[in-house]
Amino acid sequence: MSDKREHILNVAEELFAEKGFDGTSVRDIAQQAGVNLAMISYYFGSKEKLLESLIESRGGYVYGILDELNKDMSLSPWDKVDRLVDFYVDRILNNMKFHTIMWQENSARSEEIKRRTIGIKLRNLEQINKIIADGQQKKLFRQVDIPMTVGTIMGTISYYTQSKVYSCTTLALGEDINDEQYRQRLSTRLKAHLKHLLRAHLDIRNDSGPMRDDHKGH
Amino acid sequence: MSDKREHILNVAEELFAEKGFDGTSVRDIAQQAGVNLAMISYYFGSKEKLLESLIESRGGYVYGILDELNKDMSLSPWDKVDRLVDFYVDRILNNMKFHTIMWQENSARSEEIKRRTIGIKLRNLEQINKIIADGQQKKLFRQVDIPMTVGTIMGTISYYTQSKVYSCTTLALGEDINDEQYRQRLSTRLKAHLKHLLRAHLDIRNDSGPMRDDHKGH
DNA sequence: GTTTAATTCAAACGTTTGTTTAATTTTGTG
DNA sequence: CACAAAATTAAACAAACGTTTGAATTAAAC
Repeated sequence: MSDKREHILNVAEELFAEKGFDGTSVRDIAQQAGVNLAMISYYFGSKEKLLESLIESRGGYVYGILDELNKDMSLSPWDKVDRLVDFYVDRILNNMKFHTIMWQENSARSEEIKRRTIGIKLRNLEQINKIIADGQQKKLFRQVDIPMTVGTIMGTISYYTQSKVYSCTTLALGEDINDEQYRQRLSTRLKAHLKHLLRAHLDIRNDSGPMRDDHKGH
Repeated sequence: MSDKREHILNVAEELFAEKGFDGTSVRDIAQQAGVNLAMISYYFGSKEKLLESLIESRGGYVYGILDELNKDMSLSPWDKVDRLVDFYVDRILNNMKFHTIMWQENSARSEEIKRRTIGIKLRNLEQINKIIADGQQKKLFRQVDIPMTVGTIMGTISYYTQSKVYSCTTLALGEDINDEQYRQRLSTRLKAHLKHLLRAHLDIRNDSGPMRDDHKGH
């Protein structure tokens, strides 16, 4: 793949994440990338196909990692959950821009793009499903709602990658922190929270039936 | 407030949620609302101010509810957490369109709009913060990371309101379910999951220090 | 060195965008 | 009814949009 083509993809990723697909013009991309306007049609065919190329080139990576993690027989389900959290927090925080696109471009006009993003998400979900189901089968994890648990992991991370201003304010990270410090502190905080949360949520020893009557009343 | 003005707001809410702010043209809104194109500028001044009006008119409601819940001295912290979950799931699922806008228009060009949406979120966060801090002070809740816990609640709900197709597939709700059934089943599932999750996460009796060494190794 | 293909470019294409205009109709008031 | 204010309209505005064109330039192949 050509250097220039890849460069355009990187610039487009940045701009789409920052201003949205519709909010980014082909002229914006061309100017920011330092290439002629017509080159985008020349390389990708159209603006929409550019986005498809972007999703295709970035989306395949995660599945491979999860698949590898799953196949590693030397790790306990608890280890895998911890590594899963580490991986996803790092992955999303280091690819915040692409993740923002995947997240918000459900509302893209193209059905083809919707289809692809959902397809990628479903494939990845399947891998996480295996990890938790394995822990349940080994009587380490409770019979939790697996897809909902995955939603909690992804949702929590996503929630804190939507707006730097909001995150910095609520997490008291300081207003004018630089991007690297921001990512570092957010990463630490997210990993610790999610690991605690999942331990409490999954641990079979915390199981005391679907309802706890001693919580009712006061 | 005029009927027609309110009608335009409702139509705009629908279209913005469905196709995004940039993806929706003023002509789209005018046609769908059955009003003349110029009426939008006449009533709201501009497309951007229309969005500001929309956020303003919808955003104030939640704070009032949370404030009321907080002031109710007859409820225990556990009761309040349960009611919080019920309220937020219902609120977001019944206003999915507006919520989608609030969620994705962080990337709106206008700084004014960003400022307002973050302001609304911060005000609401403060109320939830009070509920959990109260439970901690009464020695019912562990010393969890409160903003992160709020992020988990909001993030989990948001994760499952981004795409109906994805939700229906992963949650096995059936592909061609109608919107009312979809909302109903998603609501039940989300509430049950979040309540279980928060019980395990918050309950002080599950506390065994920040790390559990017995989970390490295999 | 010549020929062929791939790349780059400025310019222009036809649409669509948000907004404004100025004329017209409707509404409310004395 | 008369008059002023408010509401509504079709038409037009300039600007921005994604895409295409055809000539100019560079690179590759023989």
